[in-house]
Amino acid sequence: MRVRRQSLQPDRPTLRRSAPATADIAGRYQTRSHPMSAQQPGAEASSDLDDLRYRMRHSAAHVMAEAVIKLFPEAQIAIGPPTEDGFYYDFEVSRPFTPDDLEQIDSLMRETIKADRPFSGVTLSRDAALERFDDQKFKVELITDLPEDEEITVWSHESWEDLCAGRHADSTGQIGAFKLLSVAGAYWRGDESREMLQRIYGTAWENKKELDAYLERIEEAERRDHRRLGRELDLFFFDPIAPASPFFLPKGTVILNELNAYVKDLYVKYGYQEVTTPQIFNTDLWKQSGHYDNYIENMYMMNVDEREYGVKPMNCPAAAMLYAANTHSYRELPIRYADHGRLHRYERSGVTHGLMRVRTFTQDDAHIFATLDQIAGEVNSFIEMLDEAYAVLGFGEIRLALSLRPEKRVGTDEMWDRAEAALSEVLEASGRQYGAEEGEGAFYGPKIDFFVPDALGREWQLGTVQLDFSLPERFDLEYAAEDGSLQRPVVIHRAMLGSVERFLGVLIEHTAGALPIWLSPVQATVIPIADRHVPFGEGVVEKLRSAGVRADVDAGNDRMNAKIRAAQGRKTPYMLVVGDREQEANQVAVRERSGGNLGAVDIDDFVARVVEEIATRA
RNA sequence: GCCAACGUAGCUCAGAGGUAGAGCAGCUGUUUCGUAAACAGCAGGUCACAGGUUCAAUUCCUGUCGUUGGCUCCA
Repeated sequence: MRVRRQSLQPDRPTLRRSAPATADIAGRYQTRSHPMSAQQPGAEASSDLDDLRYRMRHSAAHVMAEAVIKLFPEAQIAIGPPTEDGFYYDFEVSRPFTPDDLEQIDSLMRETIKADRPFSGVTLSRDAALERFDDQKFKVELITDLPEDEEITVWSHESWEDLCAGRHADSTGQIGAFKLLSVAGAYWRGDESREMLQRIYGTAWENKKELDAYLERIEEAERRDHRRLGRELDLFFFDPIAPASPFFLPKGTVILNELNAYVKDLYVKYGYQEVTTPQIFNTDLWKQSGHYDNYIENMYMMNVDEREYGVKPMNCPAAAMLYAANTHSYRELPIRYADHGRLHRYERSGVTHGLMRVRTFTQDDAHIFATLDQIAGEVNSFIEMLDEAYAVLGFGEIRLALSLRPEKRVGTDEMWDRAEAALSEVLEASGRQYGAEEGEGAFYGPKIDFFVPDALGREWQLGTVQLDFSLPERFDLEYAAEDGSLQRPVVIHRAMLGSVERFLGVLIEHTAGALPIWLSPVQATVIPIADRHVPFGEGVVEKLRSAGVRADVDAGNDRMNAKIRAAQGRKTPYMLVVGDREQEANQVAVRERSGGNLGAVDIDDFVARVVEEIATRA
């Protein structure tokens, strides 16, 4: 499956996409370990199979390019690597591909595969290669950019040859079952300022059974799409009147509130103080923070009484102001200010996506003001808290990335050395896997991001912890050190859920909407068998509500079977059937969302059981 | 922002140059039922918005807005 990585900085959601398995022109197979990606079962992911899939997908890309050139002789071909679940190839063509084109390309490919042409590779000199591809400008550019000593190879399957460092199938017949999936625009070399190419995505598997299984996984993922479930479960919706801004219905709001309440419980345990800050600030603040210069395009600005204001896109400057409102001693540090303020960012059209990337959202955001020596302890404590919460929420597939200093940055090298060392020491000590990514840090400091995949395997950044040297400078933050000197604290931005909206989106896709009971908008629904049982059912609801359980009664005149079906559709954890027998014995017949029938239980026993489950966030 | 597709009832969709249809949901009535869909009826739409072509546009064209899939971006 295609994998995207989306990062959410404490002040902003970010998305980076990279093909998980890509081959550059030299054919180097670059992959990253994705222990979490929702892929095929691990059992069949033997390295031999991976190798076969890599080679046949890479070969399928070549075969596809050949077909495209047959249909579009003038096409300029770019690159066509295998991906984690298939392949793509980029072309520059006179007009975009249509579904009809794809069908023709598909049948030409099948002919080539049937012909079972063997693959072979040859090494060429630079000049020979340039001559061979002199009518293909992208290939010429690739060859020209190759290092002098790079070996240049051409791979062919008789009827077609392509600049490529290879690893191909033995012959085209080895390409198993494939399917062309979609056409999409993509920039040449991923550069917004270069040509917009037409990319055809395909998937390929060793046999039809695997292909069908893959397509079935995609369909299943679509059934778990949080946008669809959000509608079906009456959690939230979107309206063009407020683009990319969710309206949360009562049920969705219950979930958000429960998530926030949980985070705030953890704040007590981990020593945070919650603060509340304004929504709109005079632009002087954004000029001081640097956001005015760098991010005004993404801010909502307004003029009132001839003064300019900006709606906050992040909480950091307000946190800095809170800190600066008093003098501080080293004895007070670290200070941890949590701020779940509402943020607004004008995201460019085309980048928004359901709850995952929106224009208004909240973060479980906090800023820690600390000494350099306290960094490791604070980061450690944060990761501990995150682990605790993600375990409760059932997120097992987390990828950690340590993002190191970018070229454009603030702060001295010595500070970066210390900060990066602090983060990697924490990670090493934790013994967990992580990838170090050069140049991916924020301009103000290095960070650790926590990625979790959605139903389609697209990764989204949820948690993050970032060190910041810039903010304390810009706001002239200080503390009195032990020796009486004034020192600069470091700021640690951290968000555990990240954007609460995005977190909910990922959570819905992980659970297919069947949220744990403590997060369920309705925790138990009473199903009277006949009208005469409704009053008794209402009494049951009253008892549950008195105990703090969100319960309702389905008093409609549907049959019991239909009510159960409806409640299953709403993913209600418990269905309590009440009829003559239950009323007689003051019991409820308990049915679980999973289908289990627990039989008749005394009402008080059931209440106690549910209250316990909710309290322990089981 | 870029490439492309799409926008018809609350939801999922069908439809055609002559002012619209289904299923589900909703409402009403009948039924009062034992663990995943009782039956019948009713109601519900300026066919996203704005221009244009045409005797006639929801249908064709253009633009705008929105959404979807990618690309790029993401303090």
